[in-house]
Amino acid sequence: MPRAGLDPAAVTAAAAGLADEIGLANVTMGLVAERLGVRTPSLYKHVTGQADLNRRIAALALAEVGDALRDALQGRAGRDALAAAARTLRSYVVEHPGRYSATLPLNPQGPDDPIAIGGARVLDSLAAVLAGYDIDPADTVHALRLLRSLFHGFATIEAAGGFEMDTDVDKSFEWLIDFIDRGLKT
Amino acid sequence: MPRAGLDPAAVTAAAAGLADEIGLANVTMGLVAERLGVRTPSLYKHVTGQADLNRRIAALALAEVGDALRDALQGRAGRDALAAAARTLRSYVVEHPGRYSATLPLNPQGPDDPIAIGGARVLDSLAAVLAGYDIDPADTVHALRLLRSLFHGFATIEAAGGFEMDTDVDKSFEWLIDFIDRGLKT
DNA sequence: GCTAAAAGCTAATGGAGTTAGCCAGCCATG
DNA sequence: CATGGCTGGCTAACTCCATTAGCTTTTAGC
Repeated sequence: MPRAGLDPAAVTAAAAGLADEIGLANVTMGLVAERLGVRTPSLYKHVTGQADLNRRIAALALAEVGDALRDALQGRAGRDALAAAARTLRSYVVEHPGRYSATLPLNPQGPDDPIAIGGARVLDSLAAVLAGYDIDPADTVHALRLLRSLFHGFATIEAAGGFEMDTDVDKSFEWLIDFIDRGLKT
Repeated sequence: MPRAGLDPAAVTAAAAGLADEIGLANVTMGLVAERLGVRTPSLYKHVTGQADLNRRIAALALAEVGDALRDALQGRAGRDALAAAARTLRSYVVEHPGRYSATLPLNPQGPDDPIAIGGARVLDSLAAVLAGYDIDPADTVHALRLLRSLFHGFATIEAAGGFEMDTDVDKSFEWLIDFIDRGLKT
């Protein structure tokens, strides 16, 4: 019998994929193991347990979001950057709802925790968006929290299927970007 | 032996209280039963299972939020109403993070589902807030989604301890209300 | 090839949700 | 006041899942 050749990253990736498909809450160690062609206890050679696995999924999601944001913001500023960041975040959450939901608990265990690092990278990108506007430095943190709250809330509700279908969600989203853009300009 | 005299509402209330104290994810049927002075299987005479219990908690939370909003908005309009609604929602979530988090899955099973009714009442209150502004009717739904996304996102992140403490969260919150108020006025 | 660490496995434990079936308290009726 | 049924609570039992212990075998480096 050859070995499966797993490592923490492979286990995390499998779990994250599963989470996107069936929801994070339905991800069991058994299903992850099955997907990897391995027996359940073998996972514990790479991950200390389910809590650890969830944290790794969160770190993965934050890193991916951070990368996507960095790419999307290349060479953009002002309204363009705002729109790009918003759309990037939204589509990431819609495509990867399971792994994104792993980021909600949000308890980094120190400055070197991958979760803290990933979160900081995301915030840096949002801060870069704000740099394109003329904002009183004292208000930057507030504006940052505005963007974070709004994007997170919108994406979470949409991923949960929370918007009734009567009116186009895409339209609302674009309207929203415009609303923020106008507000930040004054 | 006298009977405990339980009913679905009592079980739901106990579970909701527990959720606020230890987090929804940590609420087990055993703990709920213990709090009610009853053995675990007895709960199933009042609730069909954990899924049902979670839905009841969600319905309870939405009803409570709806009531709180209705009270808070009495006699207020415009910026006053906006601020009142925002503060009411925020403090509800901070005080009852467990039961509020039960509302996230958001899958009403029909128009007569208590979850749907409670959600509609909350949205009605937010719509009442918007009525105090001069908004193009075609944009009302967008503005509604703005408020919902922003308040939900802010409250969720705050309840999860997601804002770093350097800058005062209360200040950010008031700034946010102001930002929305100004934007809705134009 | 040889050895030791690492990776996988089987077996076993314990906790949580749930179901089945028993029994007693409560309520309405006679 | 007796009684018969319903209902709510209990014990026992089952399943599924996370986790641990301890064994075995691959594999990397000498």
